[in-house]
Amino acid sequence: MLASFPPGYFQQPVVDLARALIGATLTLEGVGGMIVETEAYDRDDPASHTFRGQTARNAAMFGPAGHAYVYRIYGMYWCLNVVCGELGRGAAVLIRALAPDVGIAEMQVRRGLTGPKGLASGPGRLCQALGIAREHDGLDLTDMPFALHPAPAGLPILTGPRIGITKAVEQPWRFGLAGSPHLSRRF
DNA sequence: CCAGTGATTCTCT
DNA sequence: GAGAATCACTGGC
Repeated sequence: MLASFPPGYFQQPVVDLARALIGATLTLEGVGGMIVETEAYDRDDPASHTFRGQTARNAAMFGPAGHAYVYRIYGMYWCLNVVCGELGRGAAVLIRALAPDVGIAEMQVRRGLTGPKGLASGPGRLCQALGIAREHDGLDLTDMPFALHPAPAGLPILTGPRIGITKAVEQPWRFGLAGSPHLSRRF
């Protein structure tokens, strides 16, 4: 039996959770791998979708911690977040990349690739590889069809500024697994 | 580097 | 409500 998160684990500060999720294992219907890159988005954070309050799109970010916030971006891609903090906080961790482990063949089909590279190295790619879309918005990531298990202790973690944002660009709220070949970009 | 892509949100009437 | 701006990205030059 794999280890599980203790009760209330996801109700910690979002930057702490973003760091802690590096090395955690995420799967959807048995397809996935180890998370190697995350970013934190908090309520009082100009780069966060929740900065201007609750809307139809970001409602899941105000829901229970440990659940998914899935949104569409640029009209073509989905991005996955882990909701964090006490109920109504409006904070979440963007899952930016994972190291493909189980269901690699399935990921290759979904991504239209034949090689092992770039399968889930980026938030849009990751969702395409795992088959994550709108119907997963708000679902509990620690329960079927998802599974999420804690990282081993002592992993080397990289820290840096977040990617692709135009506000609060200086905040070092991006985290990565040092040495991983599956990061979306170098730190 | 830069265009594609369309939902969501903003900013006025 | 309507029109405009924005956008937590990706793939191809």
